[in-house]
Amino acid sequence: MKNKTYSIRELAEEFEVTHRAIRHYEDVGLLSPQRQGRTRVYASVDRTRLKLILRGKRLGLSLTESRQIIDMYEPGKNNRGQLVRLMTAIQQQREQLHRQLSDIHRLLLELDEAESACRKTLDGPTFPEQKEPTV
Amino acid sequence: MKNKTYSIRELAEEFEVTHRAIRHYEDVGLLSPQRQGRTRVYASVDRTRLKLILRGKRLGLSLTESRQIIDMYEPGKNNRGQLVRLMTAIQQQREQLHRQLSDIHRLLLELDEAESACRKTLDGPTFPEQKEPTV
DNA sequence: TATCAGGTTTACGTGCACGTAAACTAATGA
DNA sequence: TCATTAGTTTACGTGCACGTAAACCTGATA
Repeated sequence: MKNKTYSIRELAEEFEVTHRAIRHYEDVGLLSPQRQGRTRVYASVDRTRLKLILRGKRLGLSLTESRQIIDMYEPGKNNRGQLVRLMTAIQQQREQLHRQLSDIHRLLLELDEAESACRKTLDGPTFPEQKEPTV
Repeated sequence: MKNKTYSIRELAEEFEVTHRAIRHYEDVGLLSPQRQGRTRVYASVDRTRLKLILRGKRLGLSLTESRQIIDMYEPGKNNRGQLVRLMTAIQQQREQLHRQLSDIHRLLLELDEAESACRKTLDGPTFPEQKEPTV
């Protein structure tokens, strides 16, 4: 059943964010849950959007940038001009992600080097106090 | 010659940041260029650090986080305890980067879908007005 | 000699993403 | 009935990463 709903507390706990943050995302128009009286009721679509927002944050995106990406997933009744701009935006986003990919790969390589430098120092330049067999 | 030096203006232009930003990185202790009188003179080591800072920014790191990573590259006279903690930090950083990697791969896939949805709409549900050969 | 261009310090201002009270409401159970 | 447990609104506060004056210095050039 995709009809499950969530309280703000549930989402906050599941994704380890504060209720304040979730309400803030609503303030800036990134979420718009249903209401039962005044109480917010989040559907699975809201949960998905929240997940996308948080993934954006992990990638260093601002909320505005995240919104742009999320909006990409819901073309719908856009006209031709909008769709063309959307595809441009998609391409730009792709390029930025590729830059991030190469940044990450470089950083991972550097971490390897940093770690082996550490090991070298830890094993000591003292003298090669050989390999007690690990058994 | 690695002995080339740079003015703040040169670095700012090369990396497309403001002089204000560069001075800010100095304020928080991420850069410490030499001086000729009061004028800052950046050596290639400073330029490298700046490059690392900006890469960190592209990956969504705070300046504090970037500093931690940059410090990883200069063990030097650390004692055993520090080195062990450093290796832990390296490992954590690695794990975070791997999370980013999978986030990015997922996002790229979704962009593919979003784009083909666009194309589908643009080519129109009208009728397949076929392929004028691209020549 | 005057006036730039390029650099400097000092310090207050700003946008973003929330944090943190404070005071209120509505349903629930002892 | 009264307190407890979620949830709510309103609104000011905060940390970060700079932006933006304003006022100053200094060497080179017209």
